[in-house]
Amino acid sequence: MSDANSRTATAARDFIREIVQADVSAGRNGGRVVTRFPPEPNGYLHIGHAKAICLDFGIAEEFGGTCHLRFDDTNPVKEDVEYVDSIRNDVRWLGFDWGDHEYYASDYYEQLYAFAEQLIRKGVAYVDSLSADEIREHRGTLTEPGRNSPYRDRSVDENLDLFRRMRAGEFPDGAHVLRAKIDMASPNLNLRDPVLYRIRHAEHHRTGNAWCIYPMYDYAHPLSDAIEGITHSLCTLEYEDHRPLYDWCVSAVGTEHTPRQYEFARLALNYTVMSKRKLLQLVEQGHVSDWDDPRMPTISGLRRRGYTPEAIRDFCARVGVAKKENLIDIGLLEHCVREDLNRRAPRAMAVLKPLRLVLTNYPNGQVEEMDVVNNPEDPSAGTRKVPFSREICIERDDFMEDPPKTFFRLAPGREVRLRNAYLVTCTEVVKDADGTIVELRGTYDPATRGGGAPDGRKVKATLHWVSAAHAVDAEVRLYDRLFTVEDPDGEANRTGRDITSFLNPASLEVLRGCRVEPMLASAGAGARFQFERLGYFCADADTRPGAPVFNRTVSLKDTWAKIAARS
RNA sequence: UGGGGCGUGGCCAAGUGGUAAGGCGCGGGACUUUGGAUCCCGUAUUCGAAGGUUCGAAUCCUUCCGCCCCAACCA
Repeated sequence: MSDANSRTATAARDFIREIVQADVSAGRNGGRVVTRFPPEPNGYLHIGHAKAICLDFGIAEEFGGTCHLRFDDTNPVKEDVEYVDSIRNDVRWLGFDWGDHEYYASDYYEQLYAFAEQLIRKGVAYVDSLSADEIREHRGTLTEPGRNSPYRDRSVDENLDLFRRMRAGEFPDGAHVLRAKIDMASPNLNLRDPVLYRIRHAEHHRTGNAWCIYPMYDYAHPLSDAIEGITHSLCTLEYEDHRPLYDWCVSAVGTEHTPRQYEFARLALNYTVMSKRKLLQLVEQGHVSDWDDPRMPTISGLRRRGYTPEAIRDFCARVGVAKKENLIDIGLLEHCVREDLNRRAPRAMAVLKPLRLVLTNYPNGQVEEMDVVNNPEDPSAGTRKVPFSREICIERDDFMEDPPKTFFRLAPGREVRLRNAYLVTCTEVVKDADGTIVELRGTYDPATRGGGAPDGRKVKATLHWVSAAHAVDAEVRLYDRLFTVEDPDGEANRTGRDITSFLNPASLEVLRGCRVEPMLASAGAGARFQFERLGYFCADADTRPGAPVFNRTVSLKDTWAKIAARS
């Protein structure tokens, strides 16, 4: 972990930490703490995964243990190396280091297979030849017990023979499965002879065509944990019902290590969809540019949007870890981003919708280099020079010809401050034939260089600006929430309704012809700035020569909007 | 309806028998060359509900109510 990327989030006390603490204190597992983050490489990581990552790695770090990165690649038809690469990249970017502990469930296929033969010999696993439909039918319902398969009592020899032939590729997909022999009448459906192995003649992204039978999650996961010596296997609430099966597998095989599973509530955010299936749909149907589209809730999307790993970690620490289903307000995430960026992002001046202001009493051809503080929140960030001249650009929205009482910015006859420059007064409004304002004329007070008034007079507003002749052209992309504003309850995330019906048509606004201060022309991809009152922006990776592109990360807390809404 | 979980302010979340932490949000004030930031102050007589035990309960007992998950050869 690099210094700049070190953990800032303070781990909150939570029930998981209490459990681990108790285990360590009691000397269980020889005092070791080993966790794992086990994604299936079937999509990109999103903000919901960040919570699990912070917890898994955080627990290990806090107790001096290790956290493994294990790819749960047991279903070849859904997985791809593109996903494993992105996952490794995203976990690293978030600031976590798994060292040499990168594993794959597929690394254990041979051992898992041997364990399965062992279970068959023990008489607690059997080859079933029922079809998928028949198995479902035999499983019973929530209130009715299931029925035993007619193949349940095959001999050990027959089971062994069949299972070996399954591996050898003698049967087509679906012909047989290996099942655990537990209890078809169990009130817990997961224990009604769960499937352990199925036949899948599919190429695996790592093992190629070496296998045509693949273990199920419920079998592979606990045993992979046991193989790696995981002590605390943390997962989300929906696996609570699987815990008895988890324990059954570990004890049936009789492994050296006996990992334990603990469950916590997954992260849910309003206005945000986390379902990988739905996110994949958005990518495939072209509703977004890719998994890293800045509107996506993926780690890579948030990164491109300008979110920092520190902010995301801080957010994860603040939401806490509990068993209650939650729906976190997206505002908390945005708060964490603002707080972090306010402290670290250098200020810069940019004008999104330029309006020319000519200072008629400013000497023609004169250029001054104004000294500007890079970040008032951080004195060590230093200063820079910003050119000032007779013609400058201000934000169109910062001027109103006929302002309401609550508008403090520029208006005819009114004096405001140009940040770090001068106090200026608007003296004339120039319009075209249609009555559209095309230019403003005004005067500046030479005695106020830097923005301070020697006579102590006050102005009610300070505007950002850019010298018309020196500013560089830029494209600015304003992002809004991808999912509708009518979704405060996270409905889009739960519904079975087509996700595209929740898309916000105004989620992206591209502004061209923006004018930014010269320094920004060379902003490297990923560089973050606060464009003064406009908010936080991130130089995009696809910046074109001559016209840098900036993505708006998040706006500043907009008190002005609140005041305006009230009146 | 069978099983497994969960219910503390608008959103999270501590608390596990001794009289409701904290964060976000919200309201008010101070300060201010970002209507930002920062700094103060305020914001649950009450812990899903009703009974009960106790000197004392969010914490223990009983009943009820509500919400989530489970019937893939997905993870």
